[in-house]
Amino acid sequence: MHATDSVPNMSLPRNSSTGEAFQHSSVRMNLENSDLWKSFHNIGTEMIITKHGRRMFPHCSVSLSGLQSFANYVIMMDMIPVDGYKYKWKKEQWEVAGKAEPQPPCRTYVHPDSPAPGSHWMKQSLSFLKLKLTNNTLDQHGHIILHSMHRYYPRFHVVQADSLYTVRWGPFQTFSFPETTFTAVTAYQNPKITKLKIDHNPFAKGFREGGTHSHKRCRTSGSPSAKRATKPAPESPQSLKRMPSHTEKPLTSTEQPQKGPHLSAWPLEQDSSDRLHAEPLDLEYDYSCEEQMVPASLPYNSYRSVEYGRYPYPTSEVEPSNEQPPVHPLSTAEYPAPQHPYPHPYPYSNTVDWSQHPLFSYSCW
DNA sequence: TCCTCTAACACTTTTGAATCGC
DNA sequence: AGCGATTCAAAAGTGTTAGAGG
Repeated sequence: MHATDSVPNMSLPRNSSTGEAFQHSSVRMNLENSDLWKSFHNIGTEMIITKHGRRMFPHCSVSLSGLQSFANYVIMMDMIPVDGYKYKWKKEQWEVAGKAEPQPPCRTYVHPDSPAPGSHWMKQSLSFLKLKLTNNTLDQHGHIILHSMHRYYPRFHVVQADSLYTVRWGPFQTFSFPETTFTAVTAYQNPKITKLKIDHNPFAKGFREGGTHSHKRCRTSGSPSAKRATKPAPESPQSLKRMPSHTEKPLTSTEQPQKGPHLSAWPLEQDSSDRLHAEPLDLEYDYSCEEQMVPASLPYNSYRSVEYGRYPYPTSEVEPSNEQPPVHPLSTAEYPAPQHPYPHPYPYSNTVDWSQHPLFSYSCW
């Protein structure tokens, strides 16, 4: 499995009264299963969110290097909206459906091993397998709350702190990976995503081999769902529409959306991590049809992350219009967001910075 | 009518306690 | 008694899909 390096910003760290910030400039984070992420990213990753919480697939797994062996660190992860839009799946592609809903309560997932010394974090990769996503804004289980049909990317924080209580004052560094951008959904929209998940996710083995068991499933007449099942599922138009199929007509370049932001395919050409990791993906499927939908390569700039508080997003200025690209949640007046022809799924680089400023003044634990 | 969300389903994998053998 | 390997049931997690609701 190849890893995607998240290279720290080479700009000098801010002055630190302790001087510690300078010692962290060599910290690096790698995305462990980046090939798998890219496979999904090529199609347009979708993550199921449910009321009771659903794990991510692919899940986030990263490795760290450059930490101080004996210093304690807390590793955290949160989800950041990619843009100020809500989306809908229409005619086999994503389209803008309007402005984003007001942000749900922002939560941060703390890696269960935290706090732990740098040697521990560097010994093996960190898995965020157990993190769950929910659309329940009243969730009491600590799951990360997202809006369905909105787009997010995970962000990782490495904070030097001896306990969870001192995290807010510890120097921190933030990383993100462009290929981990996803659309939160309550039911899969793109059948290609479904197929890819079934082929890679062991829990979905029951749905493998070209068709689902639900086709063969014989619901008992006494079961609640059997009472609901008044129509034969396999032949229904909806089931045909949703069913992954090898014979599905591939999208052509003429089927590309012609207006506004579209997300049917997120090209690797836009991915800065490819510059670090450029070998071709060993994919089981041919997604060349999606690559035809790729817009021109876009610049990929680095930005400094600023964590002083909840970023002003979404704002009233963010309109679902091509004329006003979304503002990067981490952007500042000093480092404004880039101007892109599309609301780019990842209009910034893996953002890193060390700061002496309090972290996550808005987070809930 | 369209779109989104929910709950129940069948199935697989994971987890952890109990048991066994050395 | 202690340790590691094995077994097995329960729990957890998966995508599917009909129906509800806006």
